[in-house]
Amino acid sequence: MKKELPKVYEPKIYEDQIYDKWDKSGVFQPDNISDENEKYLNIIPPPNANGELHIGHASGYVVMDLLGRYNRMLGKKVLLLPGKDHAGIQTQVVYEKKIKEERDLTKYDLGREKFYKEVYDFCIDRSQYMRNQEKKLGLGADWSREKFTLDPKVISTAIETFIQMYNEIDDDGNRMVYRGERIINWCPRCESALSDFEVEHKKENGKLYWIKYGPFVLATTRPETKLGDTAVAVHPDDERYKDMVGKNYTIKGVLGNFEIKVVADKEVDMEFGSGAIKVTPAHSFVDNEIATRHNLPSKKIIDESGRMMKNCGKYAGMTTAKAREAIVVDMEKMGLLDHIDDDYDHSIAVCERCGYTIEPIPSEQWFVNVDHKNFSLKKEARKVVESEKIKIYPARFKKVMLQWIDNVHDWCISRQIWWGPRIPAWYKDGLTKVQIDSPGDSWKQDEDTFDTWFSSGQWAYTTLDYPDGKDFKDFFPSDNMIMGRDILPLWSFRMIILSLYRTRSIPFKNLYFTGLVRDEHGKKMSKSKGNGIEPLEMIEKYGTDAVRMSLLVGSSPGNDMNLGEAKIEGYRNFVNKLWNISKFVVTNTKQDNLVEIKRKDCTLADLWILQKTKELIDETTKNINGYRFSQAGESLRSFMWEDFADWYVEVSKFEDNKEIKNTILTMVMKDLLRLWHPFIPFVTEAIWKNFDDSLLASSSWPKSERYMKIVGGDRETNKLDFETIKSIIIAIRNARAEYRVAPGKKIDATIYGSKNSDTITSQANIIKNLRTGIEKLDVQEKGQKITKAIYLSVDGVDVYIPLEGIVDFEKEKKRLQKELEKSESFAKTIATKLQNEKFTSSAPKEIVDKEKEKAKQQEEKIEKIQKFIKSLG
RNA sequence: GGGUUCGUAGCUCAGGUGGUUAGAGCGCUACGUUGACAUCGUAGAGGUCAGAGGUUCAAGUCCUCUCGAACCCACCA
Repeated sequence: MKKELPKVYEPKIYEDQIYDKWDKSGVFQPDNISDENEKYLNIIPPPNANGELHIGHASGYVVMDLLGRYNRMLGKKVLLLPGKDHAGIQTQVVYEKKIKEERDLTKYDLGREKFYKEVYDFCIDRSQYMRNQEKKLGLGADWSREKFTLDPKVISTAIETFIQMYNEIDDDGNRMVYRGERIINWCPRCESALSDFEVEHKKENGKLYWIKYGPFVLATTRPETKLGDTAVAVHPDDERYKDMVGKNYTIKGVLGNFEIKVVADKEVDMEFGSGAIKVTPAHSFVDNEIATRHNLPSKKIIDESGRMMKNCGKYAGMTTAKAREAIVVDMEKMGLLDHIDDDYDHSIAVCERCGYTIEPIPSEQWFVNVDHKNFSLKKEARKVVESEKIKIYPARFKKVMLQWIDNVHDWCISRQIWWGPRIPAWYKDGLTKVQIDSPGDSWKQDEDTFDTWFSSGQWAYTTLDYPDGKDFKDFFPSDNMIMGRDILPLWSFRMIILSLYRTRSIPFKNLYFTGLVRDEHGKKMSKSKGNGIEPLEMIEKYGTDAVRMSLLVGSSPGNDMNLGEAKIEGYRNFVNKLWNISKFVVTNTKQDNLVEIKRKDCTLADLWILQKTKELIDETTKNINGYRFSQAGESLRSFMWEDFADWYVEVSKFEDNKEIKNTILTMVMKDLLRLWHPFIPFVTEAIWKNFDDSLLASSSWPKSERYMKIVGGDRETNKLDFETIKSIIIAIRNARAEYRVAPGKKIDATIYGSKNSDTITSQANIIKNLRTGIEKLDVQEKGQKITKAIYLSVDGVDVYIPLEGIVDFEKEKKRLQKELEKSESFAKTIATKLQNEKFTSSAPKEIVDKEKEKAKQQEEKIEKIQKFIKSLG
């Protein structure tokens, strides 16, 4: 029965329907595979459940899905575990903005409980939307196991870790998590503490104020912090201030006089300003360190809303920015201002989530000691990374990871936001208890919630029902963890330390980083610039497979990728090409008449394509195992388009061994579909249906042994003979084009094939039919000189095309002369190499032999061309 | 100040452990509606692999330096 396929592949018709089939078949659920099979786990980084997927998410997903499908085809029990992240601060910011815009409300209008519930519902709604996006991308995840960071079991496991750490006490009585007052990054807009990782530094052009400060003149960008000064610091080697160190001075200020001490500290840069700096211990990290070293008092003047506190007199209640203006005006009046530099570049810290300027303030927070005596998180993490118990791809990120590990400070894990799990600490009459449930009446729970990374950092095992769940026992640790390189410090590092502590095991064996996706000119994609590529929009326009290819091919691991719509369009064409190749195969083969293929029944082209397929399978397997997806895709593409479509399919139209052709076309096509499937699952599945009733997604990875058995071991012969025929055909086409032989015009040709003449004779039909336009082909071993013709020397074979009347032999002479020169110069470089004794003695024999072979070929070619030129007169 | 990446054809990029005359896609030129495909086919032009040294029989690939671009961390008082 002949099947009909439309000539253009329309993804929209097939994709949803195919995904549905996969989903219903249970192919993504590991429970359908026997426990005896090797396990494979990839936990999918949970996207923040407050928006939608962008192209960056997609670039990670396609890698995870590729590896998942590949391992599934290898017969493994594969689990791709999906989930969503509640994303503490970010979601709270998003939702606050939303209620402000839509209802003109603040979170206080709703109250903590109602706010929490609304955000929860919002996240559940977004999760549903995002899950559909994930399916659109073809992600073969087990949705029955999907997790949310706020699922009760996930939370309780994460909280238990906190309690365990609290109870981890060393000999000196230090706990692994502790509460203490420290100067921390404070976002006045979010009204919460932030970790170092949640702070970004932004360049700003501002003013540098030079103020008169008792006996000093010193430069500052923040004159308002003068109200909290307790010292002036200078460098110990600074001759200018040597005599003043250790002394106290009374300084005139806008709120009256105050006392400061002069201290010497090597942190001070003598080159900056006047070499003397004012020290505000409560509102600067560096000043705080100086204060600690010199035992200086600290005076807090800025509160949690970013305003000046009551102790700031008439400035109380002003924001820091307002206070700065006011103080500068007053200082000017009082003659305390020396001068102002108007054009001063410096950088300011801003909240990563809302962009508001960070105020460093002292605050009571919960911290994780990352270098605890009982179990040093950083040292243990270093060990597993250093020893490559966790392998990192690409390798250079190992160094980056080690740097992060070495520089990490105690981790502030409490946040003063509402959205997230509460910290399980209870207070009463100055007592503290850390436990899940309330210790009893009148105990008050800590108002703070956990840093979102404290829960997502435990994702590697909380998702598997640690510690008793079957999934944990079966699958943990993950085989692959794949994420964008931008969240290395935020997430991968946290997962490593928390997993090491809680499970005493690495969370994953391989850690693979993708680069960031930029626009086609390397600019960061952003909504405001309008240069973003929306995955759904592209899928709608070009199909999922095209989007997947554009993310997988033409980029390298860990490096950023530039992506424009044109690239996606190109892969749309590519997908269509595959469709049409299969259309040819489907309509020209019979699935019910497959025969056993024996070497003796095969033509040159048959052996050639079988050999090539064998190599393709080996190469693709090797490349995927080495995470070289771009290379795998590239070799698949060139096989499919060039070897299979341009040559083998064309040849198959003109060779008579129909049963063999029928079988080889089917066999190679099916294996090609299998090899392609992890890259472009939809179109391959759609085509597969025409060959097989089962699902391609549940079929197996091709084996090259099958091809080895047919073609035998002599790979070079299998390929070379047909390659020679190819070269002859290309040379003839080339000559036709060069001499503008009209497309329809038939020509004759004579070939002197020497030792290849039998082979060429057997392929005469192919040479004639593959767009060479040859009418009469005369093949001989050798013969008398032919002069009035175009002469082509191909792989030691002489091809003559008599074109008297069409060809200008003066021009032909010039063409050959040029070719001769090329050959001669090439021959010369080889000769120099071979004359070099060091080369012949040091290089491997096969390399030298290859060079010798090349030299021989060139010499022959040169001789033949010379002779022919001579014959032209 | 510490670190990373990149610089290969007009554009966007590939080129594991050094080894054919350096590749692809798009674009370009000239032909072409051949019975899977014009989302196509045939042929072609286009590169001193940023520059300079070095290691080696052999360097786009390894080392050093220079120039240019991007990014991360720290500092920015």
